[in-house]
Amino acid sequence: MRYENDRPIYLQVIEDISRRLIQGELALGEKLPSVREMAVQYQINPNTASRVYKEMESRGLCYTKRGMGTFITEDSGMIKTSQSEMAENCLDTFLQGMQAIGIDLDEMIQLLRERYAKEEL
Amino acid sequence: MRYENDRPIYLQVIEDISRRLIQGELALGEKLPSVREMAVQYQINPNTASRVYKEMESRGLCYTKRGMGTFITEDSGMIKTSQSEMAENCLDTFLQGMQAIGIDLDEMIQLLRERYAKEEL
Amino acid sequence: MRYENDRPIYLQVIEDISRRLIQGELALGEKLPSVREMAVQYQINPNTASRVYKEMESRGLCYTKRGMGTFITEDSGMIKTSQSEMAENCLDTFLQGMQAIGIDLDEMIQLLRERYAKEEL
Amino acid sequence: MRYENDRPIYLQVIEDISRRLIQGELALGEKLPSVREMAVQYQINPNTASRVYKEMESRGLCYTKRGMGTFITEDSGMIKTSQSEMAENCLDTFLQGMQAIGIDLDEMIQLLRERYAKEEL
DNA sequence: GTGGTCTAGACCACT
DNA sequence: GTGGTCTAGACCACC
Repeated sequence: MRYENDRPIYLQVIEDISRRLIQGELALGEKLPSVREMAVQYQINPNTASRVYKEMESRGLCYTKRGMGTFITEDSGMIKTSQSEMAENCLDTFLQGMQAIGIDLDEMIQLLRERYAKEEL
Repeated sequence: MRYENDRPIYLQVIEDISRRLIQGELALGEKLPSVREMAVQYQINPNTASRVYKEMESRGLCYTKRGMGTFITEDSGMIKTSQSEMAENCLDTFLQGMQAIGIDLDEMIQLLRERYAKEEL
Repeated sequence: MRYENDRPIYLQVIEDISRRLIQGELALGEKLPSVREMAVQYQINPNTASRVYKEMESRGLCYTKRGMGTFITEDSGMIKTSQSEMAENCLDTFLQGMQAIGIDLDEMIQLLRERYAKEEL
Repeated sequence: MRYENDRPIYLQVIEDISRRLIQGELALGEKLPSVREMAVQYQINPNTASRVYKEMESRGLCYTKRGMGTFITEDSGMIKTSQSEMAENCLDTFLQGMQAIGIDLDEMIQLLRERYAKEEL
C-alpha cells in the first residue's frame, strides 16, 4: 500500500480497514492482526499500528480482549455511525473547498461524474 | 475572520483571498495589502502574512515588485490553472474518502445536494 | 562553514548540500540530518534549516517522511533537472553581465581560463 | 526596458548605461539626463534614479556639476577599472555557481559556446 | 525522535 | 514604506 504524503498514515490505514470491512473482506467480530503483524502487513511503524487500534477503538470500531487480541466490533450500528461521521467530514471539506474556489453545486456534480468515469477506466 | 484549528492559518488566508479574487472582489493586477497591513487585517503575525504571499507567489497567483508591494497576477490563465489544481485535489480526496466507506456516485450526489441545501439556509 | 554576507544563508547551505550530493558524498535516498541536527552542524537557526529542506523539497531534491525525517530523492532525474536549471541561471547571468561590459565570447573564455587556473593554486 | 526580478533595478540600470557607454552610444564627458528625466526614460522611481547616480558616482563613472547636471567621467581609466571590477564579480559568481554543481572548466566553456550561439540567433 | 506551524522581534536592501 | 532574511522560542501532530 502506498501512502499519501499530506495525510496521517494512521488515518489512511483506518480508511483501508474500513473499506475492507464494507466490502466484506472483513467480518463483524473478526480478529484483527496483532499490532506487530499489522506493522509488517502495512509496512508501518509499530507505534503507528498501535495508534490505529487506539483510534479505531475510541470510535467504537473495534475492541480489545485482554490476552486475546483486537476484534472488529459486533455492533453494526457503530460501524454505520462511524461511516456517517466520515461521510460528514468528507462532505464538509469538499463543499468548503469547492466553494472557496467558486464552484457551484451543478459544476461540482459534473466534475464528480467526469472524475468518477475516469477512475473507473 | 475566525480560523479553524485543524488547518494552517496561512492556507485559510490563501483560500479567503482566492475566494475574493474569484468573486471579483479583487481585480487582476491589483495591489494587495502590505505584509504588515495584512497582518493587522487578518489578525496574524507578519511572518505568517509573508508566508501567505510567498506561497501564493509560488502558485503563480501574485508577484512582487521590490520595495513596491505585492500584486495579483495579471495573467488570468494562472488563476484558472490554480483553481483547477485546487479542484482536482479536492475531488480526489473526496472521491477516495467516499469510496473508502462504500458510497457510490449516486449516493454522493444525493448527499451533496442535501448538504448543500442545508448550508444555504 | 563560513557564510558570505551578500547571499541568503539558506541558499548557501542548499548549494553546499547540492555540491556534496553531486560529488557523491551523499547518496540517493539517504537520510539527511534532522532539522535540529543540521542547525547545529551548519550553525544556523532551526527555522533556517527547516527552510533549507522546504526549498529543496520544492525543487524536488528531497522528500519528507512524516515523523521519520528528510531524505534525498531517489530519482536521479530530478537532481539532473535541478542541476540544469542552476546551470542555466548561472550562464544567463554571466553572459548578460559580460556582454553588458562589452566582452565577447573569446575574451570570456580566456578570462575564465585564467581565473580558473588562479583558483586552482 | 524590462527588469529582472531577482536583481536590484538600480544595478540593472547601471549595467544598461555601462553597456551604452561601451557601445559608443554615450561618450566620455557627455551629459546624462536629470534624475527626473531618467526616471521617466527608464520607468523607475525617482529615488531609484537618484541611487543610480549616487552609485555610479561612487564608482567614479560620473560626476556632478552643481546646477549643471551629471556627466560621464572624462577619465577613460576609471571606466576600464569599473569594467574590470564588474568582470571580476561576474567571473567569481559564475565560477562559484558552476563548481557548486560540479561542472568543470571544459564543460563550462562548451555550455558557454552553445548558449552564446543560441542567443545570437 | 521527526518536521510543521506560529509568534515575536530584529535587521537589511530596495523603491 | 516595501518585502526578505534570520534568530529565538513555543506548541503540535505524527511516527
